[in-house]
Amino acid sequence: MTVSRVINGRDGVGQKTRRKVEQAILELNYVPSRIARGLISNKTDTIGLIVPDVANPFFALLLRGAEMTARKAGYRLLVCNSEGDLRLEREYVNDLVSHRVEGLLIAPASDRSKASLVQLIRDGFPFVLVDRAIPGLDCDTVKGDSVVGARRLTEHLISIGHRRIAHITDSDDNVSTGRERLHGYMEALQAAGIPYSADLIFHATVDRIGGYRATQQILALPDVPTAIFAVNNVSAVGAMQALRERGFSVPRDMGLVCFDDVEHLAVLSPFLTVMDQPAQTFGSLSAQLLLERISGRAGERSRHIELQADLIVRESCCVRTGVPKRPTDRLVGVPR
Amino acid sequence: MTVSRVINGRDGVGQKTRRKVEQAILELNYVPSRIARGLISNKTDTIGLIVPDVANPFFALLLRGAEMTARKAGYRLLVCNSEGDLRLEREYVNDLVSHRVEGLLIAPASDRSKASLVQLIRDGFPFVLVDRAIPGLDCDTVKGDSVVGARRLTEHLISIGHRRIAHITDSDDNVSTGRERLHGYMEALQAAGIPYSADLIFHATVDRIGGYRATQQILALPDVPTAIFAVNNVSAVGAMQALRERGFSVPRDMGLVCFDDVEHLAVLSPFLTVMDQPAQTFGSLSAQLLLERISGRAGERSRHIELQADLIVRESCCVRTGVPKRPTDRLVGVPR
DNA sequence: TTTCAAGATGTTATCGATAACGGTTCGTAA
DNA sequence: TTACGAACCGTTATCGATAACATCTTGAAA
Repeated sequence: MTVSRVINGRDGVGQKTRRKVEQAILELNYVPSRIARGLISNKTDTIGLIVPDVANPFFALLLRGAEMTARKAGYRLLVCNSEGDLRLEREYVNDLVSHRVEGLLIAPASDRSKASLVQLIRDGFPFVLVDRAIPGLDCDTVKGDSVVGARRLTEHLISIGHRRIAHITDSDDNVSTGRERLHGYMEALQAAGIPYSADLIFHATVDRIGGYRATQQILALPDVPTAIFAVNNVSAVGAMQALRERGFSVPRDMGLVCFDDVEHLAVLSPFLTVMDQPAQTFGSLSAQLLLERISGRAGERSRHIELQADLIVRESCCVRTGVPKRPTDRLVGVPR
Repeated sequence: MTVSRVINGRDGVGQKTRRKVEQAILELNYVPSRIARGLISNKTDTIGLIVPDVANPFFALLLRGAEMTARKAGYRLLVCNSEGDLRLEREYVNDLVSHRVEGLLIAPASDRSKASLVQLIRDGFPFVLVDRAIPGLDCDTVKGDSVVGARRLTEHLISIGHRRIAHITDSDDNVSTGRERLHGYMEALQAAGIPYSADLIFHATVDRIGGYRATQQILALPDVPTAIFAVNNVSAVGAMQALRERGFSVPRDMGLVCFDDVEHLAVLSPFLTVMDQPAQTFGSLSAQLLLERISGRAGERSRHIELQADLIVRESCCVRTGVPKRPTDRLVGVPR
C-alpha cells in the first residue's frame, strides 16, 4: 500500500519511507503493472485499430494519425491487419474485445462486416468506422466523400474532352468506397448528357494485378475508351503498367485518373491526376471521436464526418483538342 | 469455476450444465478477459513494436511482416511511432514494459537508444533490434548489410564511368545504417583508386527536405559531381526535386542511386537505381526471433541476421560513354 | 500523566480468471 | 443396507494494484 502511494505520488508517506521505497524501486528496476491496475479501474489505456492493409500508404498514414492522437491522450494502439478478410476481421474484433481495448477503430473489409459490428453496438462497445461506411449501421464514421470526389474526377475528364471513359471498380460491390465512386462517375456522365454503358465498368480486385487485368480488357474493347478512371492508386498503377506494355502513352493515347495520391510519385514524375484524401486526418479525427466516446464526452447520437478530397491535376490526362498541356510541375509544390 | 471449465473446453461438466452455461454466454454476450487470465499465467499475448515512422513504406512493410508472424503465433502487436525522438522512444519502452508486453521489436532512433536497452538486457526482457544495430549492444538483431549494399551501389556508379560521386548521408552519425552506407561508399572508392574527399559528403536530415537542401549544396559546388548516392529513398526523392528545379535531367546530367525502393514507382517510371531491402522479411524474421526468445526456445547467445539487398538497375544513371542505355522496363517485372 | 489528533503505515477486500482442493450426488458392488 | 468411487459442482486462494478501513506512532495540549 505504501509502495502504491509512493508510485502515485500521493501524500501520507514519510520522507524516510518514501526515500527507501524509491531506492528499492531503482534497485529492483520495478515497473508497476498497468494490467493489474486496469483490473480495478477497468481501464487498459488501449484502443484497437483494424485495417485491411497497413502497408497501403493510405492506411499507413491513417495509422500514424491515429497513433499520434491516441498517444497524446495516454492511449496505445493495438494494430491488426485484416487482409480484407471477413473471417480474420471478426476474429480480430473478438480478440480485441477480449484484450479489453477500450474502443475500436475499424476500416471494415466490406458491408458484410456488419454482423460483427451490430454486436458491438448491442453491447455499447465504443467504435468508429474509418474510410468506409456500412449502410444501415448507425455509428460514428469518418470517411471521404467519394461520390463528390469521383464526380469531380470524371467531370475533369469530361471537361477536357473525354466522352468515352472506362471505370475500374471494386469487384466486391459491398465496399462503400467503390460503390460511391461508381455512383459519382455515373452522376457526372448523366450531368454531361453522356449515356451510361455498363460495358465500360470493369470489376477487379483492388490491387495492382486487378488494375492490370482490367486494363487489358479495356484495351481489347472494339471501341477503345479515351480515358480510364481507376478506383484507387494501386489499381491505377496496375493500369499504367498494362498501358505501357501495350505501347499506350499516357496522356497522349489514354487519360488516367484515380483516387488517393501515390506518395513521392508526384515529385519524381508529376503525372497522375488524382483525388488526394487527407489520410492522416482520417486517423487523427477518428481517434478523437473514439476517445470522446470512451470518456463519455460524446452524446447519444452518432457523428458522421465526411472529408473532401483535393483534386490534383497533373499531366495524366491531356486536353482533347490536340493542344499539348504545359507542364504542371508547380502544382506539386515545394517539399513539405 | 464451472464457467471457466466450459470456456476452456475441459471435462468434468455435465451435459445439461454445459448447455446452460453456453446459453448464458450467448445471452450475455460474455467474452472472457485475457487481462485477468494474464494476471495468473503471466502472459499477455502481446508484443510491442517501436519504429521511427510507420508511414515510411519501409517500416509499414516491416510492420505488416511482424504483425502476420505474430498473429500466427497468437500474439497481438502494440505499435508505437517514436518519430525518431529519443525521449519519446524511452517513454514508449517504459510504457510497453508497464503494459506487460512479452517482448519488444525496436528500430532504435540512434545509438543513443542504448541506455534504455541495456536496462532491458539487465532485466532479461526479450527484445530484438530491427534495421539498425547499436555498437557494443549484444542482442538479437535483424538488419540489412548496408556496407556491402552501399559498396555495390557505388561500384555500379563507378563501373559506368562516374568518378566524382557525392553522398548524402544522415546528419545524425549515430545511426548504424547511415554510418555503414558511408563506409561502403568509401570502400568502393578506395577499391577503385578514387581519392576520398570529405567535401563530397553532405549531412542532412533523412527526409525529403533534407535531400532537397543537400542537393542544392551539391549543385552549388565549383566542380559539380556527376552522380549522387542518397542514403535512402525519401532522401533521393528530395534530391530529385532539387535536380528538376535546377533543370538537371537524370540521368543525362546527373546519376542518382539510393537505398530502399519506392513502391509502385518502378512501374510508373522505371527510373531510380536502388538497393531494394526485403522490408517485410525484416519484420517477420525479427518477430520470429522474438517469439523464440519469449518461449525460451532461443539459446543464451544472441543471434545476428544480416539480409542482403537487391541491386535494381534502372535508368537513373547512364553509362558515361555517351551511349544511351536501352530502356530497362523488363527489370521491373510482371505485377506480383 | 492522560488524551487526542494528525500523520504514517498496515490489513482486508476487490477486480476476473483459474489452480488446487473440498463437498455432493448417484450408481454399483460388497 | 452399507461402502466406495466416479462424475459433477463449488469454495478458497492467487496473480498485482488499490480503495476502504484499521492500527500505530508521535508530539502537544489538557
